[in-house]
Amino acid sequence: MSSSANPAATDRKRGSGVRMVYELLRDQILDLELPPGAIVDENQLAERFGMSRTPIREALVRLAAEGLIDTLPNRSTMVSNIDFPNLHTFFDALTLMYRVTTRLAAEYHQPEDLVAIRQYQKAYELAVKDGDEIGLVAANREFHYAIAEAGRNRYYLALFGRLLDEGRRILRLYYYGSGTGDYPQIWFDEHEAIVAAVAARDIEAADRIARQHANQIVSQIQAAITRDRRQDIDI
Amino acid sequence: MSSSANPAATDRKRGSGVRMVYELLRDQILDLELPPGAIVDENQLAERFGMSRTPIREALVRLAAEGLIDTLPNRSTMVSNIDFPNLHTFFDALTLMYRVTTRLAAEYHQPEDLVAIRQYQKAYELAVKDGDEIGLVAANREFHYAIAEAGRNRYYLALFGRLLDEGRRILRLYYYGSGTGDYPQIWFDEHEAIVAAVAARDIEAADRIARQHANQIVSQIQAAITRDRRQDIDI
DNA sequence: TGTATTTTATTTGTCGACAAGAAAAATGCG
DNA sequence: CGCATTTTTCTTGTCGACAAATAAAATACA
Repeated sequence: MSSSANPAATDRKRGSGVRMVYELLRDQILDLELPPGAIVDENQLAERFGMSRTPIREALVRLAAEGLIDTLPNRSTMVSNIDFPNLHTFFDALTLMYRVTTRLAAEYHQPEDLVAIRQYQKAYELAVKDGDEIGLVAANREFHYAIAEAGRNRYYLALFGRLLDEGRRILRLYYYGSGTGDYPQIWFDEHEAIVAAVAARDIEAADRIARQHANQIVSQIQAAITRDRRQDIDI
Repeated sequence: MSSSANPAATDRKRGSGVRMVYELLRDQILDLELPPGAIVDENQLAERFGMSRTPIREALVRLAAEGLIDTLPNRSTMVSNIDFPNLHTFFDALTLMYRVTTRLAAEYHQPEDLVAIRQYQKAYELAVKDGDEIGLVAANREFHYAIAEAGRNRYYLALFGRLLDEGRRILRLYYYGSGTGDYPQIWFDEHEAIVAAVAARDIEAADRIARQHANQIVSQIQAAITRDRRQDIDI
């Protein structure tokens, strides 16, 4: 029965419905539970969450504004595709934001920022030890986002957040189960170097390490992509 | 009568209501017709446009996603304030995007891009001659946005668009009627140099001129701000 | 008169229903 | 059997109404 698969139909606070739907759909999209091209049906969601279509629609508008879904006028709305032909533009922007936010963090960070940053670095370390790839990606994201927050530039923060989200999709598509090797450990060491440079307020060192770290990540992803593509062709 | 002040209540196409409201509100906010802090009333808008609150609400969600309005839960929604204490973060991001997009334009532009860019530069020239400050700002925006489009990086384009919008508000707040001098002409000349560098695919020259142009604009705005602030203090 | 408390009023958030638009299915025709 | 046309079906976009939440007003009380 659908009633057993309908745990969210209980009474909820007044304004929380939209955020609930928004966050769940967002996570499902970024984790590729809803893959690119998947149809997002309003009625279905409304029934699933036990609410009217109005709050569903509002959540969808927010997702569309962030580019996570595309809505065809008068027709279905679907999860947006990953723009493979222009993936290099993603790498370009990601690298620049890594560098800029780390620079600014070295310049403007406050003591409490370092606490948060080290906390996420600790979470990353634990994920590496446990071989928890999902937690690893999440902690990596939070680590860099915390650094960007320490840089205190909301414009960079907004773009960087979008880039990290998109990166989460790409990573989930190409990275898992493709022989990660010991790169997580390399990334951990680079993270340590970043924290040290930020804490020492050494802007140039922060920039240099951030750039190196970005190159490391990008080339990792690119290697995974070519590996995957070659498998496609060989068949 | 309100009926005479209700010209939009005619029959319109099905999906166009939201975009209409969105674009009008957006323009009104960026032109400071709706100043920061102004209350945006759903019922009022619904009556004014002769439509239900539902499409109004959808437009407001989009505007909120772009940071142009802030919605207090269960309470009014208002035009977002300009973050003066952190204006330097705006200048920082604007300068970086000027540089990056111009660099990429020099690298990746196609012939048709140059046509569009020169067209907006022509519009800018006409606005300077006519002393049309509003058209001048608009043409300046379109000019740089066209350059960014030629750079073909949608992530930079999105951030740059937001920055140019915010800049439009700031310019309108401080710039007009404060003794513009002959800076429009200086900017025109710099634009010419940018076009030349882009057309010649000289990346380093494009970067250098874009940076210089950004510094020019930023210092102009800062000068206008301090001028304005001093007047405030003198009273 | 000043303050705490109740009442009213206004605005938002949500709902169910209906109409418009477009794809899919069914029908007609060569 | 293949193609054009009509009908059906399904999804979206919009509407008017109602309930929850909050601010403002009115009232009670010291």
